[in-house]
Amino acid sequence: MNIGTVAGHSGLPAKTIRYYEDIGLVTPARDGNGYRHFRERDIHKLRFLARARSLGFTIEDCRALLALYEDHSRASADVKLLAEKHLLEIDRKITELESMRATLGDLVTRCHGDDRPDCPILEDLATENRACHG
Amino acid sequence: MNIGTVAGHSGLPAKTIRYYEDIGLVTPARDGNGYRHFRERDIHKLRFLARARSLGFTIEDCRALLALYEDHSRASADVKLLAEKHLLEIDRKITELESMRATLGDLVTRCHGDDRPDCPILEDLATENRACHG
DNA sequence: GTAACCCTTCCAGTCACTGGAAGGTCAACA
DNA sequence: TGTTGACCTTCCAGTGACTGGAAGGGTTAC
Repeated sequence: MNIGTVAGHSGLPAKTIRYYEDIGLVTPARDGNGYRHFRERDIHKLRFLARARSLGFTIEDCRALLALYEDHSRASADVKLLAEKHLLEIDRKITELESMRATLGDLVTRCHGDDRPDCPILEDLATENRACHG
Repeated sequence: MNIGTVAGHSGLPAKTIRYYEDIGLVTPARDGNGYRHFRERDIHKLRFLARARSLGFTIEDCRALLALYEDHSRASADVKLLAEKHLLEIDRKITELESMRATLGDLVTRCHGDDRPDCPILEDLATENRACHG
């Protein structure tokens, strides 16, 4: 299979697949004309990567997960540890975003949004003393 | 005030302040020795930027917000529109992260995490047919 | 033959910094 | 006066995970 077809089957752009080869995540064979030749095993790997990336794992996590996947004597504890770390990171991000959401949502509600200049959003941003707001 | 002192007062690293000067967000004066000289107005701007960045606004949004802040004939509607767009973006990110959290949380719960190799996390990542899982 | 589309490599850009090298300046102290 | 150490300067390169585009070669269908 050529890269375009594989892109269709894996859900990854061709550019991304080339990039993954560059950084050693996949190593497709080559045809006589220099075109990449993807076997079932490569496509399987790429789908694995697409799925792991869609769950937010970093590329280096993906590399580790692939290695664990291919190591049939792995301990599931190692996989779980990696996933739990990532889960904590996701939770941290959610917490951070929800805090932003709360503050900004409040400010947006309080801004009347008309043609007059006074605006609680700008007032908040310009507030010198942070202590008087949560 | 020198950059180090301003860093302390604004909560921004000196490196970041230099970067903000580079991209034209602040334009501190210079002392005879070439050191940056920050006035009250610069420090105020930097705090404004620090606050806006902490609410997740992009640098370009910050630039626009600063311009609106300094334009005393602004319409609060313009500020509100910008903030609402950003709020939508925050909501999109939260939704995405919560979907990851749900899937990964479930997988982690189902993984026994011992020294045996079988692992629902890897099984999910390796699943060919995405349709049979939510 | 030729047009349209595929493939290749390589370089540069994204975003918002961050690290580090190489060198100049300043304040305190012996 | 010398020197130490903490500050400041500029400039260049790297981060993560791609993405866009140029320049050129290959393949397929009419």
